[in-house]
Amino acid sequence: MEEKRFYISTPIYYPSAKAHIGHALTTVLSDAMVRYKKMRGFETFFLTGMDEHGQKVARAAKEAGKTPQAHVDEMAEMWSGLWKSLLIENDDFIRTTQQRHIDAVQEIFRRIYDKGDIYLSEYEGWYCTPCETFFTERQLAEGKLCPDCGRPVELVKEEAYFFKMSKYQDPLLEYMERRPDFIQPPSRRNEMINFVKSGLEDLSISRTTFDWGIPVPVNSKHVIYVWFDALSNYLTALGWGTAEDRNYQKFWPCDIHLVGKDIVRFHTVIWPAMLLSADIPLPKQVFGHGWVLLDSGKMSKSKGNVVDPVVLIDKYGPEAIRYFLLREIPSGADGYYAEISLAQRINTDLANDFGNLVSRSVAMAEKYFGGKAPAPGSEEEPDRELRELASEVVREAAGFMDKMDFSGALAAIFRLIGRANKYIDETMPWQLAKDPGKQARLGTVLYYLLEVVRESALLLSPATPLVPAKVWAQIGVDPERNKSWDDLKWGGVQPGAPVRKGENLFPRIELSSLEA
RNA sequence: CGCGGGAUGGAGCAGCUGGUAGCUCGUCGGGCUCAUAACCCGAAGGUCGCAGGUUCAAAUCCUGCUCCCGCAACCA
Repeated sequence: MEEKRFYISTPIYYPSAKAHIGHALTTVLSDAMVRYKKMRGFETFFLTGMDEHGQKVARAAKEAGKTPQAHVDEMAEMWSGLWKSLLIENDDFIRTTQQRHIDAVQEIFRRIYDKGDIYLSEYEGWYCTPCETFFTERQLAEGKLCPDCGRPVELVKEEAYFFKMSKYQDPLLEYMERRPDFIQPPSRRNEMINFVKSGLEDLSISRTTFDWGIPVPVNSKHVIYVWFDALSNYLTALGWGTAEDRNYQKFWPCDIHLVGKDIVRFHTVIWPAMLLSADIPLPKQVFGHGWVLLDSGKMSKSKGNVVDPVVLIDKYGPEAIRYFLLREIPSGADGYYAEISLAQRINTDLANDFGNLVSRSVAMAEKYFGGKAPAPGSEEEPDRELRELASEVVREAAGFMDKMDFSGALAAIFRLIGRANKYIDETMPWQLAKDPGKQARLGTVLYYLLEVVRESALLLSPATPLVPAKVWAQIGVDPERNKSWDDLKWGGVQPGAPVRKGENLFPRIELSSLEA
Protein backbone atom coordinates (compact mmCIF):
# COMPACT_ATOMS: atom_id res chain seq x y z
CA MET A 1 0.00 0.00 0.00
CA GLU A 2 1.17 3.46 -0.85
CA GLU A 3 2.38 5.46 2.09
CA LYS A 4 0.33 8.54 2.54
CA ARG A 5 3.15 10.99 2.94
CA PHE A 6 3.72 14.15 1.04
CA TYR A 7 6.67 16.50 1.00
CA ILE A 8 6.55 19.75 -0.91
CA SER A 9 9.05 22.58 -0.97
CA THR A 10 9.15 26.12 -2.25
CA PRO A 11 12.44 27.63 -3.29
CA ILE A 12 14.19 29.37 -0.48
CA TYR A 13 13.91 33.04 -1.17
CA TYR A 14 16.75 35.43 -1.68
CA PRO A 15 16.65 38.40 0.66
CA SER A 16 18.24 40.89 -1.67
CA ALA A 17 14.80 42.28 -2.40
CA LYS A 18 11.37 42.54 -0.96
CA ALA A 19 8.85 39.84 -1.61
CA HIS A 20 6.61 40.35 -4.59
CA ILE A 21 3.41 38.72 -5.68
CA GLY A 22 5.26 36.09 -7.68
CA HIS A 23 6.87 34.76 -4.52
CA ALA A 24 3.42 34.72 -2.98
CA LEU A 25 2.15 32.57 -5.83
CA THR A 26 4.75 29.87 -5.26
CA THR A 27 4.15 29.74 -1.57
CA VAL A 28 0.36 29.91 -1.75
CA LEU A 29 0.30 27.15 -4.35
CA SER A 30 2.36 24.93 -2.08
CA ASP A 31 0.22 25.73 0.91
CA ALA A 32 -3.00 24.97 -0.93
CA MET A 33 -1.53 21.68 -2.09
CA VAL A 34 -0.54 20.74 1.43
CA ARG A 35 -3.94 21.59 2.80
CA TYR A 36 -5.53 19.45 0.11
CA LYS A 37 -3.20 16.55 0.84
CA LYS A 38 -4.01 16.81 4.52
CA MET A 39 -7.68 16.57 3.68
CA ARG A 40 -6.85 13.41 1.79
CA GLY A 41 -5.27 11.95 4.91
CA PHE A 42 -1.63 12.47 4.04
CA GLU A 43 1.05 13.15 6.57
CA THR A 44 2.68 16.22 5.10
CA PHE A 45 5.86 18.21 5.28
CA PHE A 46 5.92 21.69 3.85
CA LEU A 47 9.23 23.51 3.65
CA THR A 48 10.08 27.05 2.78
CA GLY A 49 12.87 29.33 3.90
CA MET A 50 15.58 31.79 3.03
CA ASP A 51 18.73 31.64 0.96
CA GLU A 52 20.93 33.98 2.90
CA HIS A 53 24.41 33.66 1.50
CA GLY A 54 26.08 35.20 -1.47
CA GLN A 55 27.67 38.35 -2.59
CA LYS A 56 24.52 40.32 -3.24
CA VAL A 57 23.37 39.83 0.32
CA ALA A 58 26.74 40.84 1.68
CA ARG A 59 26.69 43.95 -0.42
CA ALA A 60 23.12 44.87 0.50
CA ALA A 61 24.04 44.55 4.16
CA LYS A 62 27.05 46.76 3.70
CA GLU A 63 25.00 49.41 2.00
CA ALA A 64 22.52 49.30 4.85
CA GLY A 65 25.38 49.61 7.30
CA LYS A 66 24.71 46.28 8.94
CA THR A 67 26.48 43.02 9.34
CA PRO A 68 25.30 40.40 6.90
CA GLN A 69 23.84 38.34 9.73
CA ALA A 70 21.86 41.24 11.15
CA HIS A 71 20.62 42.02 7.67
CA VAL A 72 19.38 38.52 6.94
CA ASP A 73 17.85 38.21 10.39
CA GLU A 74 15.76 41.20 9.60
CA MET A 75 14.79 39.94 6.19
CA ALA A 76 13.89 36.51 7.51
CA GLU A 77 11.63 38.16 10.02
CA MET A 78 9.92 40.08 7.27
CA TRP A 79 9.44 37.14 4.99
CA SER A 80 8.16 34.74 7.58
CA GLY A 81 5.80 37.45 8.75
CA LEU A 82 4.49 37.74 5.23
CA TRP A 83 3.84 34.01 5.08
CA LYS A 84 1.97 34.10 8.36
CA SER A 85 -0.22 36.88 7.13
CA LEU A 86 -0.98 34.85 4.01
CA LEU A 87 -2.11 31.94 6.21
CA ILE A 88 0.81 29.79 5.12
CA GLU A 89 1.29 26.76 7.35
CA ASN A 90 4.81 25.63 6.63
CA ASP A 91 6.31 22.97 8.88
CA ASP A 92 9.78 24.39 8.85
CA PHE A 93 11.55 27.56 7.82
CA ILE A 94 15.08 26.78 6.80
CA ARG A 95 17.68 29.49 6.71
CA THR A 96 20.98 28.78 5.04
CA THR A 97 22.85 30.57 7.80
CA GLN A 98 21.61 28.08 10.38
CA GLN A 99 24.22 25.73 11.76
CA ARG A 100 22.17 22.65 10.89
CA HIS A 101 22.28 23.71 7.26
CA ILE A 102 25.94 24.67 7.22
CA ASP A 103 27.00 21.35 8.71
CA ALA A 104 24.93 19.35 6.29
CA VAL A 105 26.04 21.27 3.22
CA GLN A 106 29.65 20.68 4.15
CA GLU A 107 28.83 17.04 4.55
CA ILE A 108 27.29 16.89 1.08
CA PHE A 109 30.33 18.66 -0.33
CA ARG A 110 32.60 16.19 1.41
CA ARG A 111 30.65 13.24 0.09
CA ILE A 112 30.86 14.44 -3.47
CA TYR A 113 34.52 15.36 -2.97
CA ASP A 114 35.32 11.91 -1.59
CA LYS A 115 33.61 10.40 -4.54
CA GLY A 116 36.16 12.19 -6.72
CA ASP A 117 33.58 14.42 -8.37
CA ILE A 118 35.11 17.69 -7.21
CA TYR A 119 38.39 19.06 -8.45
CA LEU A 120 40.32 22.29 -8.17
CA SER A 121 40.76 24.37 -11.30
CA GLU A 122 40.32 27.90 -12.54
CA TYR A 123 37.17 29.82 -13.22
CA GLU A 124 37.39 32.38 -15.93
CA GLY A 125 34.85 35.13 -16.29
CA TRP A 126 34.27 38.77 -16.98
CA TYR A 127 34.81 40.67 -13.79
CA CYS A 128 33.56 44.10 -12.86
CA THR A 129 35.87 45.40 -10.15
CA PRO A 130 33.64 48.15 -8.75
CA CYS A 131 30.71 45.74 -8.58
CA GLU A 132 32.88 42.85 -7.46
CA THR A 133 30.89 40.55 -9.67
CA PHE A 134 31.56 37.97 -12.34
CA PHE A 135 29.47 37.84 -15.47
CA THR A 136 29.24 35.45 -18.34
CA GLU A 137 29.82 36.75 -21.82
CA ARG A 138 26.10 36.63 -22.55
CA GLN A 139 25.20 38.70 -19.54
CA LEU A 140 27.42 41.59 -20.55
CA ALA A 141 25.99 44.77 -21.87
CA GLU A 142 26.79 45.91 -25.38
CA GLY A 143 30.53 46.45 -25.86
CA LYS A 144 31.77 44.33 -22.95
CA LEU A 145 30.32 46.50 -20.26
CA CYS A 146 29.03 45.60 -16.85
CA PRO A 147 25.25 45.09 -17.05
CA ASP A 148 24.86 46.67 -13.61
CA CYS A 149 27.03 49.78 -13.69
CA GLY A 150 27.93 50.05 -17.37
CA ARG A 151 31.66 50.23 -16.76
CA PRO A 152 34.16 48.07 -18.67
CA VAL A 153 34.79 44.57 -17.36
CA GLU A 154 37.92 42.49 -17.60
CA LEU A 155 38.60 38.82 -18.14
CA VAL A 156 39.80 37.41 -14.84
CA LYS A 157 40.71 33.99 -13.62
CA GLU A 158 40.24 32.73 -10.12
CA GLU A 159 40.87 29.45 -8.45
CA ALA A 160 37.67 27.46 -7.99
CA TYR A 161 36.42 24.00 -7.21
CA PHE A 162 34.45 22.34 -9.94
CA PHE A 163 31.78 19.70 -9.77
CA LYS A 164 31.95 17.06 -12.47
CA MET A 165 28.45 17.61 -13.67
CA SER A 166 29.29 16.45 -17.17
CA LYS A 167 29.74 12.97 -15.76
CA TYR A 168 26.03 12.81 -14.97
CA GLN A 169 24.73 13.91 -18.32
CA ASP A 170 23.62 10.46 -19.43
CA PRO A 171 22.15 9.28 -16.12
CA LEU A 172 20.22 12.55 -15.90
CA LEU A 173 18.88 12.22 -19.38
CA GLU A 174 17.93 8.67 -18.67
CA TYR A 175 16.03 9.71 -15.54
CA MET A 176 14.23 12.53 -17.34
CA GLU A 177 13.15 10.28 -20.14
CA ARG A 178 12.14 7.37 -17.97
CA ARG A 179 10.09 9.55 -15.61
CA PRO A 180 7.77 11.78 -17.61
CA ASP A 181 6.43 13.26 -14.38
CA PHE A 182 9.81 14.34 -13.12
CA ILE A 183 9.63 17.71 -14.82
CA GLN A 184 6.28 19.43 -15.15
CA PRO A 185 4.76 20.95 -17.17
CA PRO A 186 5.84 19.10 -20.34
CA SER A 187 7.05 22.24 -22.09
CA ARG A 188 9.67 22.71 -19.39
CA ARG A 189 10.54 19.04 -19.54
CA ASN A 190 11.28 19.28 -23.24
CA GLU A 191 13.43 22.32 -22.69
CA MET A 192 15.47 20.59 -20.06
CA ILE A 193 15.89 17.39 -22.02
CA ASN A 194 17.10 19.49 -24.89
CA PHE A 195 19.40 21.39 -22.65
CA VAL A 196 21.01 18.28 -21.22
CA LYS A 197 21.33 16.74 -24.65
CA SER A 198 23.26 19.77 -25.81
CA GLY A 199 25.95 18.78 -23.34
CA LEU A 200 26.73 19.57 -19.73
CA GLU A 201 29.84 21.31 -18.56
CA ASP A 202 31.36 21.02 -15.16
CA LEU A 203 30.13 23.55 -12.68
CA SER A 204 32.23 25.84 -10.58
CA ILE A 205 30.99 25.50 -7.05
CA SER A 206 33.22 27.73 -5.02
CA ARG A 207 34.22 31.38 -4.87
CA THR A 208 37.13 33.22 -3.37
CA THR A 209 36.12 36.81 -4.13
CA PHE A 210 33.92 37.13 -1.07
CA ASP A 211 33.43 35.28 2.17
CA TRP A 212 29.71 35.49 3.02
CA GLY A 213 29.02 31.83 2.53
CA ILE A 214 29.70 28.35 3.77
CA PRO A 215 33.42 27.54 3.81
CA VAL A 216 34.57 24.70 1.62
CA PRO A 217 35.41 21.99 4.15
CA VAL A 218 38.72 21.12 2.53
CA ASN A 219 39.89 24.66 1.91
CA SER A 220 38.73 27.59 3.97
CA LYS A 221 39.86 30.15 1.42
CA HIS A 222 36.82 29.19 -0.61
CA VAL A 223 33.13 29.55 0.09
CA ILE A 224 30.58 27.29 -1.51
CA TYR A 225 28.72 28.66 -4.50
CA VAL A 226 25.24 29.82 -3.55
CA TRP A 227 23.31 27.38 -5.69
CA PHE A 228 25.15 24.38 -4.29
CA ASP A 229 24.45 25.81 -0.86
CA ALA A 230 20.83 26.72 -1.52
CA LEU A 231 19.66 23.58 -3.27
CA SER A 232 20.88 21.48 -0.40
CA ASN A 233 18.26 23.02 1.87
CA TYR A 234 15.67 20.51 0.75
CA LEU A 235 17.76 17.85 2.39
CA THR A 236 19.34 19.66 5.29
CA ALA A 237 15.96 20.76 6.66
CA LEU A 238 15.04 17.10 7.03
CA GLY A 239 18.02 16.42 9.23
CA TRP A 240 19.84 14.53 6.52
CA GLY A 241 23.24 13.33 7.60
CA THR A 242 22.57 13.80 11.31
CA ALA A 243 21.43 11.48 14.04
CA GLU A 244 18.09 13.27 14.02
CA ASP A 245 17.06 12.27 10.52
CA ARG A 246 13.54 11.00 11.20
CA ASN A 247 12.06 13.45 8.74
CA TYR A 248 14.57 12.45 6.12
CA GLN A 249 13.65 8.82 6.55
CA LYS A 250 10.00 9.69 6.42
CA PHE A 251 9.74 12.24 3.66
CA TRP A 252 12.65 11.90 1.27
CA PRO A 253 12.53 11.74 -1.71
CA CYS A 254 10.59 14.94 -2.04
CA ASP A 255 7.27 14.68 -3.84
CA ILE A 256 7.28 18.14 -5.37
CA HIS A 257 9.85 20.88 -5.59
CA LEU A 258 7.65 23.74 -6.63
CA VAL A 259 9.67 26.43 -8.39
CA GLY A 260 9.25 29.36 -10.71
CA LYS A 261 9.92 28.52 -14.30
CA ASP A 262 13.08 30.60 -14.26
CA ILE A 263 14.86 28.21 -11.96
CA VAL A 264 13.66 24.90 -13.28
CA ARG A 265 17.08 24.21 -14.70
CA PHE A 266 18.84 24.44 -11.38
CA HIS A 267 16.40 22.00 -9.89
CA THR A 268 16.33 19.52 -12.71
CA VAL A 269 19.97 19.48 -13.70
CA ILE A 270 22.33 20.74 -11.02
CA TRP A 271 20.39 19.41 -8.06
CA PRO A 272 19.80 15.89 -9.38
CA ALA A 273 23.41 15.68 -10.52
CA MET A 274 24.53 16.56 -7.00
CA LEU A 275 22.23 13.91 -5.57
CA LEU A 276 23.38 11.28 -8.03
CA SER A 277 26.94 11.94 -7.04
CA ALA A 278 26.11 11.79 -3.35
CA ASP A 279 24.10 8.58 -3.84
CA ILE A 280 20.89 10.14 -2.60
CA PRO A 281 17.56 9.35 -4.28
CA LEU A 282 16.24 11.99 -6.66
CA PRO A 283 13.09 14.02 -6.03
CA LYS A 284 9.93 12.73 -7.64
CA GLN A 285 8.92 15.93 -9.31
CA VAL A 286 9.99 19.46 -10.08
CA PHE A 287 7.03 21.60 -11.02
CA GLY A 288 7.75 24.90 -12.75
CA HIS A 289 4.85 27.27 -12.42
CA GLY A 290 4.39 30.37 -14.52
CA TRP A 291 4.97 33.97 -13.76
CA VAL A 292 2.63 36.63 -12.58
CA LEU A 293 2.83 39.17 -15.34
CA LEU A 294 1.62 42.71 -15.32
CA ASP A 295 0.11 44.62 -18.18
CA SER A 296 3.36 46.49 -18.28
CA GLY A 297 5.26 43.23 -18.74
CA LYS A 298 7.45 41.27 -16.41
CA MET A 299 7.80 42.52 -12.88
CA SER A 300 11.18 43.93 -12.11
CA LYS A 301 12.75 46.27 -9.68
CA SER A 302 14.20 48.43 -12.39
CA LYS A 303 10.78 48.97 -13.90
CA GLY A 304 9.47 49.92 -10.51
CA ASN A 305 6.32 47.92 -11.11
CA VAL A 306 6.77 45.33 -8.39
CA VAL A 307 3.53 44.41 -6.69
CA ASP A 308 3.91 44.23 -2.95
CA PRO A 309 1.76 41.48 -1.44
CA VAL A 310 1.82 43.07 2.01
CA VAL A 311 -0.10 46.07 0.74
CA LEU A 312 -2.64 43.84 -0.96
CA ILE A 313 -3.16 41.66 2.09
CA ASP A 314 -3.85 44.71 4.21
CA LYS A 315 -6.33 45.96 1.70
CA TYR A 316 -8.15 42.81 0.64
CA GLY A 317 -7.34 40.14 3.17
CA PRO A 318 -5.24 37.02 2.73
CA GLU A 319 -7.96 34.75 1.41
CA ALA A 320 -8.80 37.02 -1.49
CA ILE A 321 -5.16 37.14 -2.54
CA ARG A 322 -4.80 33.40 -2.22
CA TYR A 323 -7.97 32.84 -4.19
CA PHE A 324 -6.94 35.22 -6.93
CA LEU A 325 -3.50 33.69 -7.40
CA LEU A 326 -4.81 30.14 -7.45
CA ARG A 327 -7.70 30.94 -9.72
CA GLU A 328 -6.15 33.38 -12.13
CA ILE A 329 -2.74 31.92 -12.84
CA PRO A 330 -3.27 28.81 -14.95
CA SER A 331 -1.36 25.75 -13.86
CA GLY A 332 2.09 25.80 -15.38
CA ALA A 333 1.51 28.93 -17.45
CA ASP A 334 1.84 32.67 -16.96
CA GLY A 335 -1.04 34.77 -15.75
CA TYR A 336 -1.76 38.43 -15.47
CA TYR A 337 -2.20 40.55 -12.42
CA ALA A 338 -3.95 43.88 -12.20
CA GLU A 339 -5.57 45.31 -9.13
CA ILE A 340 -8.81 45.77 -11.01
CA SER A 341 -8.95 42.10 -11.99
CA LEU A 342 -8.20 41.11 -8.41
CA ALA A 343 -11.09 43.24 -7.20
CA GLN A 344 -13.36 41.89 -9.89
CA ARG A 345 -12.48 38.34 -9.04
CA ILE A 346 -13.27 39.01 -5.41
CA ASN A 347 -16.59 40.57 -6.28
CA THR A 348 -17.87 38.16 -8.86
CA ASP A 349 -16.69 34.90 -7.36
CA LEU A 350 -16.23 35.31 -3.66
CA ALA A 351 -18.80 37.98 -2.88
CA ASN A 352 -21.56 37.66 -5.49
CA ASP A 353 -21.53 33.96 -6.18
CA PHE A 354 -20.26 32.24 -3.08
CA GLY A 355 -20.70 34.73 -0.27
CA ASN A 356 -24.13 35.70 -1.46
CA LEU A 357 -25.16 32.07 -1.84
CA VAL A 358 -24.27 31.53 1.79
CA SER A 359 -26.15 34.67 2.81
CA ARG A 360 -29.36 33.93 1.01
CA SER A 361 -29.42 30.24 1.88
CA VAL A 362 -28.74 30.77 5.55
CA ALA A 363 -31.08 33.75 5.76
CA MET A 364 -33.98 31.77 4.34
CA ALA A 365 -33.33 28.69 6.44
CA GLU A 366 -33.18 30.84 9.54
CA LYS A 367 -36.29 32.82 8.69
CA TYR A 368 -38.50 29.99 7.48
CA PHE A 369 -37.50 27.33 9.97
CA GLY A 370 -36.99 29.25 13.14
CA GLY A 371 -33.21 29.06 13.16
CA LYS A 372 -33.01 25.29 12.76
CA ALA A 373 -31.79 23.37 9.76
CA PRO A 374 -34.75 21.69 8.07
CA ALA A 375 -34.91 18.00 7.25
CA PRO A 376 -35.01 17.00 3.59
CA GLY A 377 -38.19 15.45 2.19
CA SER A 378 -38.62 13.60 -1.06
CA GLU A 379 -36.23 14.46 -3.85
CA GLU A 380 -37.49 16.03 -7.05
CA GLU A 381 -35.79 16.62 -10.37
CA PRO A 382 -33.88 19.84 -9.73
CA ASP A 383 -32.80 18.51 -6.34
CA ARG A 384 -31.41 15.39 -7.88
CA GLU A 385 -29.54 17.39 -10.47
CA LEU A 386 -27.96 19.57 -7.83
CA ARG A 387 -26.95 16.62 -5.67
CA GLU A 388 -25.46 14.75 -8.59
CA LEU A 389 -23.54 17.79 -9.74
CA ALA A 390 -22.14 18.13 -6.25
CA SER A 391 -20.66 14.67 -6.25
CA GLU A 392 -19.39 15.12 -9.78
CA VAL A 393 -17.68 18.36 -8.81
CA VAL A 394 -16.08 16.77 -5.76
CA ARG A 395 -14.58 14.12 -8.00
CA GLU A 396 -13.49 16.65 -10.58
CA ALA A 397 -11.95 19.02 -8.06
CA ALA A 398 -9.91 16.15 -6.64
CA GLY A 399 -8.65 15.29 -10.10
CA PHE A 400 -7.50 18.85 -10.66
CA MET A 401 -5.94 19.29 -7.25
CA ASP A 402 -4.06 16.02 -7.63
CA LYS A 403 -2.36 17.65 -10.61
CA MET A 404 -1.92 20.86 -8.63
CA ASP A 405 -4.25 22.60 -11.07
CA PHE A 406 -6.10 24.87 -8.69
CA SER A 407 -7.46 27.15 -11.33
CA GLY A 408 -9.17 24.11 -12.85
CA ALA A 409 -10.37 22.92 -9.47
CA LEU A 410 -11.77 26.30 -8.50
CA ALA A 411 -13.53 26.67 -11.82
CA ALA A 412 -15.22 23.32 -11.19
CA ILE A 413 -16.23 24.30 -7.66
CA PHE A 414 -17.78 27.48 -8.93
CA ARG A 415 -19.86 25.50 -11.39
CA LEU A 416 -21.54 23.96 -8.37
CA ILE A 417 -21.95 27.30 -6.66
CA GLY A 418 -23.44 28.77 -9.82
CA ARG A 419 -25.84 25.87 -10.15
CA ALA A 420 -27.00 26.39 -6.59
CA ASN A 421 -27.78 30.04 -7.27
CA LYS A 422 -29.80 29.00 -10.28
CA TYR A 423 -31.53 26.34 -8.22
CA ILE A 424 -32.85 29.04 -5.93
CA ASP A 425 -34.44 30.80 -8.87
CA GLU A 426 -35.91 27.55 -10.12
CA THR A 427 -37.42 26.51 -6.82
CA MET A 428 -38.32 29.99 -5.52
CA PRO A 429 -38.29 29.19 -1.82
CA TRP A 430 -39.84 32.56 -0.93
CA GLN A 431 -42.93 31.47 -2.84
CA LEU A 432 -43.00 28.08 -1.16
CA ALA A 433 -42.82 29.85 2.18
CA LYS A 434 -46.09 31.60 1.51
CA ASP A 435 -47.94 28.32 1.18
CA PRO A 436 -48.18 26.34 4.44
CA GLY A 437 -48.94 23.22 2.42
CA LYS A 438 -45.47 23.39 0.86
CA GLN A 439 -43.50 23.36 4.07
CA ALA A 440 -41.98 19.94 3.36
CA ARG A 441 -40.93 20.98 -0.13
CA LEU A 442 -39.40 24.15 1.27
CA GLY A 443 -37.49 22.05 3.79
CA THR A 444 -36.00 19.93 1.06
CA VAL A 445 -34.92 22.91 -0.98
CA LEU A 446 -33.25 24.64 1.93
CA TYR A 447 -31.62 21.47 3.13
CA TYR A 448 -30.10 20.98 -0.30
CA LEU A 449 -28.89 24.53 -0.32
CA LEU A 450 -27.28 24.30 3.08
CA GLU A 451 -25.64 21.09 2.02
CA VAL A 452 -24.13 22.70 -1.07
CA VAL A 453 -22.99 25.60 1.09
CA ARG A 454 -21.29 23.14 3.41
CA GLU A 455 -19.57 21.22 0.64
CA SER A 456 -18.49 24.37 -1.17
CA ALA A 457 -16.92 25.78 1.97
CA LEU A 458 -14.96 22.59 2.43
CA LEU A 459 -13.98 22.35 -1.22
CA LEU A 460 -12.72 25.91 -1.19
CA SER A 461 -10.78 25.52 2.02
CA PRO A 462 -7.35 24.84 0.47
CA ALA A 463 -7.65 28.27 -1.12
CA THR A 464 -9.62 30.04 1.59
CA PRO A 465 -8.77 28.32 4.86
CA LEU A 466 -10.73 30.67 7.10
CA VAL A 467 -14.02 30.12 5.33
CA PRO A 468 -15.08 26.79 6.78
CA ALA A 469 -15.09 27.90 10.41
CA LYS A 470 -17.17 30.94 9.54
CA VAL A 471 -19.65 28.84 7.61
CA TRP A 472 -19.87 26.11 10.23
CA ALA A 473 -20.86 28.73 12.75
CA GLN A 474 -23.73 29.77 10.52
CA ILE A 475 -25.08 26.35 9.62
CA GLY A 476 -24.38 24.63 12.91
CA VAL A 477 -22.22 21.76 11.73
CA ASP A 478 -19.54 20.09 13.79
CA PRO A 479 -16.09 21.35 12.77
CA GLU A 480 -14.56 18.03 13.74
CA ARG A 481 -16.70 16.19 11.25
CA ASN A 482 -16.13 18.65 8.46
CA LYS A 483 -12.44 18.73 7.70
CA SER A 484 -11.47 15.81 5.50
CA TRP A 485 -12.23 15.00 1.91
CA ASP A 486 -14.40 12.10 3.08
CA ASP A 487 -16.68 14.60 4.76
CA LEU A 488 -17.68 15.76 1.30
CA LYS A 489 -20.27 13.02 1.13
CA TRP A 490 -23.82 14.30 0.71
CA GLY A 491 -25.76 14.76 3.92
CA GLY A 492 -23.38 16.41 6.35
CA VAL A 493 -25.85 19.05 7.43
CA GLN A 494 -27.73 17.89 10.52
CA PRO A 495 -31.47 18.63 10.54
CA GLY A 496 -32.27 20.64 13.65
CA ALA A 497 -28.82 22.19 13.88
CA PRO A 498 -28.85 25.87 14.76
CA VAL A 499 -28.77 28.11 11.70
CA ARG A 500 -27.92 31.72 12.06
CA LYS A 501 -26.87 34.30 9.54
CA GLY A 502 -23.49 35.85 10.22
CA GLU A 503 -21.35 38.58 8.77
CA ASN A 504 -20.84 38.67 5.03
CA LEU A 505 -17.99 36.33 4.19
CA PHE A 506 -16.54 38.53 1.47
CA PRO A 507 -17.74 42.12 1.29
CA ARG A 508 -17.85 43.61 -2.15
CA ILE A 509 -15.06 45.92 -3.20
CA GLU A 510 -16.05 49.35 -4.36
CA LEU A 511 -14.58 49.34 -7.85
CA SER A 512 -14.89 53.06 -8.44
CA SER A 513 -12.26 53.59 -5.75
CA LEU A 514 -9.58 52.09 -7.96
CA GLU A 515 -10.08 53.45 -11.42
CA ALA A 516 -6.46 52.97 -12.45
C1' C B 1 18.59 27.25 -40.90
C1' G B 2 20.14 26.33 -32.54
C1' C B 3 15.45 24.11 -29.76
C1' G B 4 10.41 24.96 -28.35
C1' G B 5 5.59 27.56 -27.40
C1' G B 6 2.04 31.12 -29.05
C1' A B 7 -1.06 34.77 -32.34
C1' U B 8 -9.32 33.21 -31.77
C1' G B 9 -15.24 38.77 -30.18
C1' G B 10 -13.16 44.75 -25.17
C1' A B 11 -9.85 41.39 -21.55
C1' G B 12 -8.18 36.33 -20.35
C1' C B 13 -8.70 31.54 -22.50
C1' A B 14 -10.97 26.60 -24.88
C1' G B 15 -11.58 24.40 -29.54
C1' C B 16 -6.70 22.19 -33.52
C1' U B 17 -7.98 12.87 -34.64
C1' G B 18 -11.23 19.08 -40.43
C1' G B 19 -17.83 20.22 -41.41
C1' U B 20 -18.58 27.89 -41.43
C1' A B 21 -16.75 29.12 -33.59
C1' G B 22 -17.36 28.16 -27.49
C1' C B 23 -16.19 29.53 -22.01
C1' U B 24 -15.29 33.21 -17.98
C1' C B 25 -15.26 38.45 -17.02
C1' G B 26 -16.94 43.07 -18.85
C1' U B 27 -21.17 45.73 -21.79
C1' C B 28 -26.57 46.16 -22.98
C1' G B 29 -31.90 44.52 -22.29
C1' G B 30 -35.41 41.65 -19.33
C1' G B 31 -36.98 38.73 -14.83
C1' C B 32 -37.06 37.99 -9.52
C1' U B 33 -37.00 40.09 -4.60
C1' C B 34 -34.59 35.13 -0.41
C1' A B 35 -29.70 37.66 -0.66
C1' U B 36 -23.65 41.40 -0.18
C1' A B 37 -27.65 47.02 -5.91
C1' A B 38 -26.24 40.51 -5.18
C1' C B 39 -29.08 36.21 -8.16
C1' C B 40 -31.60 34.11 -12.86
C1' C B 41 -32.69 34.64 -18.28
C1' G B 42 -31.55 36.80 -22.96
C1' A B 43 -28.80 39.96 -26.57
C1' A B 44 -24.90 42.51 -29.00
C1' G B 45 -19.81 41.67 -30.31
C1' G B 46 -15.00 37.60 -33.91
C1' U B 47 -13.58 37.52 -42.28
C1' C B 48 -10.09 32.47 -35.63
C1' G B 49 -1.92 37.03 -37.15
C1' C B 50 -0.84 37.61 -42.93
C1' A B 51 -0.43 35.14 -47.88
C1' G B 52 -0.86 30.83 -50.57
C1' G B 53 -2.06 25.38 -50.97
C1' U B 54 -4.76 20.42 -50.04
C1' U B 55 -10.17 19.24 -49.66
C1' C B 56 -16.98 18.91 -51.28
C1' A B 57 -15.57 21.44 -46.59
C1' A B 58 -10.01 24.44 -42.49
C1' A B 59 -9.51 28.14 -36.57
C1' U B 60 -8.49 22.90 -37.16
C1' C B 61 -3.79 19.67 -42.27
C1' C B 62 0.66 21.62 -45.56
C1' U B 63 4.07 25.81 -47.24
C1' G B 64 5.96 30.72 -46.75
C1' C B 65 5.92 35.35 -44.02
C1' U B 66 5.19 38.85 -39.75
C1' C B 67 5.02 39.60 -34.60
C1' C B 68 5.31 37.90 -29.31
C1' C B 69 7.38 34.56 -25.63
C1' G B 70 10.42 30.60 -23.12
C1' C B 71 15.28 27.86 -23.23
C1' A B 72 20.40 28.46 -25.17
C1' A B 73 25.24 27.13 -18.14
C1' C B 74 26.47 29.77 -13.21
C1' C B 75 20.56 34.95 -13.39
C1' A B 76 16.45 33.37 -6.79
